Amino acid sequence: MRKKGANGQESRARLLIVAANEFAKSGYHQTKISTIVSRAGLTQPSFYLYFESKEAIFRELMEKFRSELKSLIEGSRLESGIDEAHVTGRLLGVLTGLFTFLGKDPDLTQIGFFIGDDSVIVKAEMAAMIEQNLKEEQRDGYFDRDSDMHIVAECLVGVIERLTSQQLLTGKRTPEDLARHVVSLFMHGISIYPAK
Amino acid sequence: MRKKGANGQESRARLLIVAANEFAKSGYHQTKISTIVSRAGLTQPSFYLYFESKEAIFRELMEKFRSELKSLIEGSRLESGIDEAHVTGRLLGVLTGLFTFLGKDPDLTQIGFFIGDDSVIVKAEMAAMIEQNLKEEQRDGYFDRDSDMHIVAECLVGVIERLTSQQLLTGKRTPEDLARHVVSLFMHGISIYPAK
Amino acid sequence: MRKKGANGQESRARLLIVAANEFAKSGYHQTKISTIVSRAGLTQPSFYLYFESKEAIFRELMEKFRSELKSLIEGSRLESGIDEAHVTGRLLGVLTGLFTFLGKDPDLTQIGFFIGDDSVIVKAEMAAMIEQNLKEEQRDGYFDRDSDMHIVAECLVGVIERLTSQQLLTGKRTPEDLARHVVSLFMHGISIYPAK
Amino acid sequence: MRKKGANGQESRARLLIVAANEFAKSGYHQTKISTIVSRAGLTQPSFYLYFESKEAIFRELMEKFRSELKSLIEGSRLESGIDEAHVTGRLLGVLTGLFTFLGKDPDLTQIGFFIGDDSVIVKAEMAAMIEQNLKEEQRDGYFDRDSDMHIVAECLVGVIERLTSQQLLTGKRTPEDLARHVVSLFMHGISIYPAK
DNA sequence: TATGAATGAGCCTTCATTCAT
DNA sequence: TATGAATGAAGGCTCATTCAT
Repeated sequence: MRKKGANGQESRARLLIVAANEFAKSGYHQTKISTIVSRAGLTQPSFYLYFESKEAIFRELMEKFRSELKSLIEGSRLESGIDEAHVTGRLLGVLTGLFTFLGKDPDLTQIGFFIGDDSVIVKAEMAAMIEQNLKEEQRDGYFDRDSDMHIVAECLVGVIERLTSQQLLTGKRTPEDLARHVVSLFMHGISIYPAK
Repeated sequence: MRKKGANGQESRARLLIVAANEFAKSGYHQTKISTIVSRAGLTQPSFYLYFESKEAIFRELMEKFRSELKSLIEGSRLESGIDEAHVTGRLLGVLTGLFTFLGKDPDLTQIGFFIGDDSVIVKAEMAAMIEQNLKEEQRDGYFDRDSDMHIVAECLVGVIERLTSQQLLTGKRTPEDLARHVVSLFMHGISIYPAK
Repeated sequence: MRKKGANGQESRARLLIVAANEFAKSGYHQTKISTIVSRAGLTQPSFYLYFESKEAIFRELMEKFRSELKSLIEGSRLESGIDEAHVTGRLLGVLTGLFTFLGKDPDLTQIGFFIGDDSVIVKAEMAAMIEQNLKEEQRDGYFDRDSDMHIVAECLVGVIERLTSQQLLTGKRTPEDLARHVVSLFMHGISIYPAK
Repeated sequence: MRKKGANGQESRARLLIVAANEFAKSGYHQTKISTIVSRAGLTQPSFYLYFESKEAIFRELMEKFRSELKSLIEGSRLESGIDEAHVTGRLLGVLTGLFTFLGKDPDLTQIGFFIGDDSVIVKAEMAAMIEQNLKEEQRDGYFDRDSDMHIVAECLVGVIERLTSQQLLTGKRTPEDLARHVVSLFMHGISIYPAK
């Protein structure tokens, strides 16, 4: 009979899962290797069988998040829209996809989007990409010429951040729900009066 | 005999300033008492003359932020508006005041709004208050009945968070500027087409 | 089914060679079993198939050196000389043989003569034997009666040590060359004036 | 009443002494900080009050040895001799001084001359210096033109090494005694017959 | 008011060695 | 004959905190 987990890749996977959970819960420095291995049913030296260091396993998790996010984004590179409905629909699709991704693995999201040092880079890149897209569509006449798209993009990232941590990761709302509200807010605002 | 320039309250104040800066820069756990006292020109035992522990000085800074924020909010409790311009103006005023406050002492803002464990409570309270106000005005007919003010409030907090850290604390935008953009975005969105 | 090229004695031999090289290069404590087995193309448990412990393999190498050295010495036990040329020639022969032996397997020499704890015993024995021989020949009238053969023997060992590590093992000089210089130095010194 | 050793410099000095003794006895890697501090009547963290790391305290001891040795050598730079007695006397003086220095602080000698990685450099420098001096005097006609002074210098270093560790540090012989024997051996050898 | 000196508790990492297959 | 997986035991270093002056 095999000792439980006497399979290398299984142990490694278990360590990754537990580590992600601990990092997500307590942050990088507060997370102790001893806790990780103990929860994974191993002893400390075993950890170093699979990872070079505490930093290395954290980096691996961070990289996983970044590469998955990159895949998602590259997969959603669509052609420019041609009418308002299209533009709205596209934004809705992108946001739904993003929220779905962010909600899929809460621990990894917590790490990649909030805890890791690189999370600020991740979000900066996201903001830059959004800004660029918004500007194109603004140039094409779909958006208000007076809006400062740099700020709008930053706002959108802030909204995504907050809704992710408060609504999505807590299970209060679904990705679709959140996407719909965000699109509605960013397209028309909440005023009942016309702009200007 | 007095040690060189050593007035107790002065030392205490210096410690608070340096500590705020270190906490803001490196976070709670990465900040070392030894660094704080050294930058404040004191030795470690002196620290404990003024503060019970590392946690205590951090809590004091956190409390300072919370109480100042509370003052600000209570001071801006105005009567309900009576027309659209009034509502918009009120929101603009509140946001300008808030950004001004958040930009006044960057280290303290960093701590109270981002680093401290309580920052999530602070922001939750802020969200709750905003939600309540928005709902009142929605009931009074100033805002779109279809908007989910819980989500809108959360979005607003997310936007404030992000703009504070990326635009305000970095000195890229003024409080007034930010407030204007946020109001514009939240009132009318960026679409050129009317809602629905 | 045999593993690729895996004859037991072959593996054992490979381990000995690699171990000798690592011990010689890095010393006992700095040498890691993991390095040895890895360089020998094996895994850690295999090591324990052939050797009881790290200490055991080291001891085996040390013993090999000691026994080979013993053979050499016993083989050179010749009858006492009868004239000066003979005495000189005998010393030359012994030293040449010794340097040849010490230069034959540099890793083993490094271990047995410098690294192992027993190397001090080896050298002490060598010194004692030399002292005894010198004293005999001194009694027979070939050497200066005033020389303290205990010290002379120690000096000779020191010279052998240093020349071995600095000239022989580095390939700068041949055994014959070294032996010749040592004999010359120990027989007549470097002064141009006669003794006394 | 002062706690025993509640004086920083005293504690530091005690650590240095104990450390030197442990390093001399067990070598660098086998020496444990825990042993050092315990023998010095302190706890582990106190060690780091005075030294940056284990390596740092070792380096400090090594440097002490090197700088003292350097002082000794520079102090003994005398003008060239003018006759044989002078040359012999000079060599005798230098060796006596050297052995006296090497016997003064056995632990430090052990470290600087045998244990530290730099000890091989120390001895190489010593050999180079000796070689240079011998060559000068050889050129001036005091020494046999046929002797290879490079080898002679190496031999002298080997002799010093061995006599230091086996006779001097064990207390069996005095510096003067050793110096005399070495001079005698190197000047005239042990043969009763004239050279050639 | 201030500090020189010291420490308890803890964390990351390493290495020789073994178990089960 | 060989190995994938695992561990007991240790060691260096850090940090908030305190004692005695």
